Amino acid sequence: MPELPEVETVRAGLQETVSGAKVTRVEILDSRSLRRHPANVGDFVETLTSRTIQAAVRRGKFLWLPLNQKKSEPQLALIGHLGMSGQILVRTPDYEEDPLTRIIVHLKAQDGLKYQMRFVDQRIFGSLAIDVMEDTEDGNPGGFSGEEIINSTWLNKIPNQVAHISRDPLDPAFNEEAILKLFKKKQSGIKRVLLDQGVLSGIGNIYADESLWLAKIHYDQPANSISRIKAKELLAHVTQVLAKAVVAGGTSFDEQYKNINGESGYFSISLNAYGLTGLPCKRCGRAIQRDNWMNRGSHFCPKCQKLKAS
DNA sequence: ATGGACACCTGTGGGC
DNA sequence: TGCCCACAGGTGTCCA
Repeated sequence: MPELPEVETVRAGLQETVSGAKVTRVEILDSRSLRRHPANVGDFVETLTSRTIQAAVRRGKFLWLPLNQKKSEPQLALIGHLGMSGQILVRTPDYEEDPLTRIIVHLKAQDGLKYQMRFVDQRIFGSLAIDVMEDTEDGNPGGFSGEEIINSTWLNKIPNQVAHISRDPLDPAFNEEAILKLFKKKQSGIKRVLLDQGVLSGIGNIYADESLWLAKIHYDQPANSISRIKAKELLAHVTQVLAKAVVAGGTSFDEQYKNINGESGYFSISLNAYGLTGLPCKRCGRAIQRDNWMNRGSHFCPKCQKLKAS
């Protein structure tokens, strides 16, 4: 999937184009893309139709569009997760069909112009859903939404199905101390911990491998065996890699990953480990190794990233 | 708690 | 050309 930077690119685009727009019609072309919706397809269509989108908010790899609230109803949001291959495209109605479109949300913007927000997804691991928002546990904003709307009151709420996702490193309320303490309690390998969205969110396989390469840590190094200094260094690399990729518009290094206009971003962040199996490590020259790990791949330099006895 | 397997899906590219 | 296998950036659940 898109990891945090790709999702943030989509969020920023949606904030710009669809906030304030009203839903005029909803087309479900493949109901499997509503997997995460708690009720049935009819409920999704009925609830969403005629609503106005308030903004675009994100936490980790989840994004959501708070909807206007009707009296005597809880605050609702349209939640999107892109899974491994999802895209959200905003098109004019006459724009050519996008292959693999699963859901079309027809919109009328405040200026009267019509748009279609198209949810495109090859593998259908992603989905749209509508869910209730609840107050955040700590009263801090529920997600990162860019400076422009960070003070809005509804940011003190988070959708139910995102509540178990921890804050990401780009969240203004991200608590580094709390993460360092959690590391000390975990004997799992550090990469497993980095990918645990309940510990900190937004990191996927690419940025985990890249951050660990930068910090020279083996993916299976028990989290609690890493010194505080070294762990802080790792988190700094994580934050920096994510932030750089956000600026670059996501690491869209193939056709799959696109912004809301369907453009693949320039791949201006060069990778050092991910997908570079067999190529020389840019630090020491040793061939990058790919291990089968957790039903996927882990890329690392066997010389720079040795497993240390603990 | 923790690690592993697997389910959910489609598409692409390499080897034979 | 076709066929089979490996592989793809995620998440959730069930089981030892």
